[in-house]
Amino acid sequence: MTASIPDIQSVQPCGANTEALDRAEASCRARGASLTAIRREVLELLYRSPTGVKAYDLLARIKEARPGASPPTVYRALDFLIEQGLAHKIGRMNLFVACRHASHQIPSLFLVCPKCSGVTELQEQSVMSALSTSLAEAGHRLESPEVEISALCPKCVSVQ
Amino acid sequence: MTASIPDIQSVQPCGANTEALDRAEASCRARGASLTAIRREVLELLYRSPTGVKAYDLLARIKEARPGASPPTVYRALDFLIEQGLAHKIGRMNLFVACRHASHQIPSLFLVCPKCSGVTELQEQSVMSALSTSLAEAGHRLESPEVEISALCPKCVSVQ
DNA sequence: AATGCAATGTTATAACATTGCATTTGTGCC
DNA sequence: GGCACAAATGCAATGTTATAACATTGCATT
Ligand SMILES: [Zn+2]
Ligand SMILES: [Zn+2]
Ligand SMILES: [Zn+2]
Ligand SMILES: [Zn+2]
Repeated sequence: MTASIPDIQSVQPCGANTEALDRAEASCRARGASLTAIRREVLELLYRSPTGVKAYDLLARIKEARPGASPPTVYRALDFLIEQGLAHKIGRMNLFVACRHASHQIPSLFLVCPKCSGVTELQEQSVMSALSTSLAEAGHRLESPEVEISALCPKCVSVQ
Repeated sequence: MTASIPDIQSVQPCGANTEALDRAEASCRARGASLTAIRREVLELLYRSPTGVKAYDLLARIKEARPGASPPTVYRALDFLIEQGLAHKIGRMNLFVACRHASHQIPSLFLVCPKCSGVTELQEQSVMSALSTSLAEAGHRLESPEVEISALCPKCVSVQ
């Protein structure tokens, strides 16, 4: 008998990120981890929320397909995705976003707009090298692939 | 009648930050705001916690002197202090720290150590100008005086 | 069949933060 | 002093975010 659990893909029209999901799945497998159905569904929801999404909103949407889902369901999936470098958490907003980059050899800047809460992920080699040099001089060492910054987005800059 | 509320100063020996508190009070007054007793006590606790403190730990300590204190008591004080530039919130850790700087014409870097959770506030003109230039090129504008970064502190770097 | 193990399910609770409204306190004015 | 007004505080309830603790499932190995 073929599975007929109504999957999240079928609820919404599109699926332009099937490719990205497949790539993510492959890269997990390459590291010996597995992008299970739940994790894949969470990642897909992240892909559909370019400006980030809150854990409990995620939970609400996951519940449409999996009524039994609970907070640990989504937090575990998010932890996994973050470990695998497929997602990031924006601390100050309790917001989760999919990573748009292939790898994090260069750390990313996350520009969080204080007006509209939009999140933009930016990779800037020059800034990052200046940063890690300064930190090194002060005896610190850059550790995470994420640097959060409050910055007005272009839209909000032009409005005001 | 003179006030004789047991104030927090008298509980602990020292008071080396009376100066800083007085300066803070003056700068509030200069802006037409007032550093009331509660706010001053919270700020003092922040001064005594160089690596940051959680809101509910703060609450517990405030309660020693003011048994009636409740979450809004400390969150309101923290909001005030942050507005006045006297404190910062470290989003990813839900940690509050006193600001060590006289003013925020230059935004600060907050180095949050992922090992020991210590927080160091650093002002680096060169990094910050590189940063705001790059952001401007991308159409964004640096907005807040706070940039959080995960970076191992010198102590944790040397240990491992 | 028994064991091991990763993932998931389930329930409860911890930890963090805000809202709404009543009361008190401070401040300028008469 | 007495009054009006705004700012600050007290207080209870609630909202939001995250984890702890324990049970179960499914599949691979012995
Ligand atoms: Zn990324
Ligand atoms: Zn914006
Ligand atoms: Zn500061
Ligand atoms: Zn450290």
